[in-house]
Amino acid sequence: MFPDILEVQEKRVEERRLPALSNAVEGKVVTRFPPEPNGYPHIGHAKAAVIDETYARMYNGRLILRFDDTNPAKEQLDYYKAIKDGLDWLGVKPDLVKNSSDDMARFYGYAEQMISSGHAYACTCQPDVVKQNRSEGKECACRSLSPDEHLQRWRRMLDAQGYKMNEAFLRVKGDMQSLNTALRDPTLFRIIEAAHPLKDKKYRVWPTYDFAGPIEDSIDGVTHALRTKEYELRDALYFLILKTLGLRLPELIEFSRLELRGTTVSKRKLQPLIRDGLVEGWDDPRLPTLTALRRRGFLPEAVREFVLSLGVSKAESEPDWALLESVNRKMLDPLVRRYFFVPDPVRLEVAGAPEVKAILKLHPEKNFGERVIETRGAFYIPREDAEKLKQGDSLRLLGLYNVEIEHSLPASEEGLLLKGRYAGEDLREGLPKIQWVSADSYREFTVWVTLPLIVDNEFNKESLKIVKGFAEAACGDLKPDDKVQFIRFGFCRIDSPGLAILTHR
RNA sequence: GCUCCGGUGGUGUAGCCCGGAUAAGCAUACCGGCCUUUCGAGUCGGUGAUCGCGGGUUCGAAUCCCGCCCGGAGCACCA
Repeated sequence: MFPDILEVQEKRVEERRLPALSNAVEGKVVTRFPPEPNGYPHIGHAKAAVIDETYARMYNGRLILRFDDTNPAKEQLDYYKAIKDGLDWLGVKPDLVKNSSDDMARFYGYAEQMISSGHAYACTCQPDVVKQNRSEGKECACRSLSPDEHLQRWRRMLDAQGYKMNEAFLRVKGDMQSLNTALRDPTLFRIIEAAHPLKDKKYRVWPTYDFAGPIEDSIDGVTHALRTKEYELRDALYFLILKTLGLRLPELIEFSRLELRGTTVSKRKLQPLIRDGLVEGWDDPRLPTLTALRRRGFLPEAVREFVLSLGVSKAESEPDWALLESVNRKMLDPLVRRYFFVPDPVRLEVAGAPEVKAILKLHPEKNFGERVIETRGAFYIPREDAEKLKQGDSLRLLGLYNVEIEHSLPASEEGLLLKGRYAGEDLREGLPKIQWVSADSYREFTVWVTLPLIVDNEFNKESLKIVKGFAEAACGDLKPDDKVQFIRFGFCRIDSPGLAILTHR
């Protein structure tokens, strides 16, 4: 009884970890995650999606996944799928999936409504003139033409025989003198003739984010629209459009963008790395894409917990991977089996060693069973440890016995062999405890160790370290996607037979 | 340049809206003890922030007001 109550209370704390939403009604909250299908989802998307979902669940509301695909020049079919896959992996389950491009007819209807009521106008000025006028706060001649004239121009925009790209734009009548430059008659629609991945050539006039976003939020019943804070100046525009159209106003909430130290989520910076083959692809474990995080061995639950720990604050920050790693490590620790992996192996021969079957538990606390390794006095141990041992030193082979060093590694030569003598099984304080593989049974294994991708704003050529070594024979049975801890080395995910990726220490 | 938004220990975050409990909680990182399958986890303890700076209001300010400094964003036919 009593423990049950405690448990329930704990869970509640867990779920309510985000600050309360203003004007939120239990059961009525609707949030939305609106990615543009123009790239692979990364940890920044995860932050937004998880916050959106968490709020929806906190209030027993609904989450909408909306593809903001109103720029056919940028969207690609593959990315719709990549984003869905990323969310699946994260465990974000939208209650509704839709595309902005499905609502083109409504956008056109609202456009005409704004033109007719004199709140929008079709501008045929040259783009550089528009830019100039904006910076000087000047209105152009188009602005004062009659709504009828603008309706005609609008039709010529829609007509394939009419205006061409860049010849006309539908702009909102905002305030050309406003100190908030987002209000200086921004573009609502422009002509883009590229084929759309879902709609092909059906439309040639496409709404901008500024127009489509608020309308979609409003007509979809979104009560709380969250976005990153670079949109903050556009809040006024968002509400202006909805008020002009007489549509319901959602609450708008902004939070800071996620920037992880030592990497970048910028497509502009990532694309060249992939194009030039500096990284393996979008799932290269050095990248912050979701597919890369998965491949590196992060658990989706850890990613979720990590991004939630950052909260919805607008403060700029640059969290360290160590924060994510710590969460992941805690989750992985009770789940994964322990094995011995010897990086950069050096042979150790032990004189007078008995033949011993080492029985090693697969987990120090959990009942995961054990593996048995037959030993006959010949081992491999990590070079790094071997180099620290001097003649007369002792070490303990983990789970086996003690060894006294008789001949240490030659300092200058290759130093391939270390010789020692059996020194009993008793536990002695202060001995270095070292993992090993038997010289009679081991598998060659490679481990990829990732280091910061970006250093001083440039690609770090040393960002991937390839460590070769020997793993104990049992590791030959590991399957791709298995996660293990190589003792004294770190947590790893098996990528393919004989290849592991270090998730973190 | 103009406008807006930020600024709490190395890092992340809570507290700030509705000023008061020991002048700051938690996590991470770091250091040390315990634990002998670990340089992990767990556990115990420790170092570390005069809350960007300077004024003001107040009996009392991280919290309110003013000025300044620093950082970020916007000034797109991209979201």
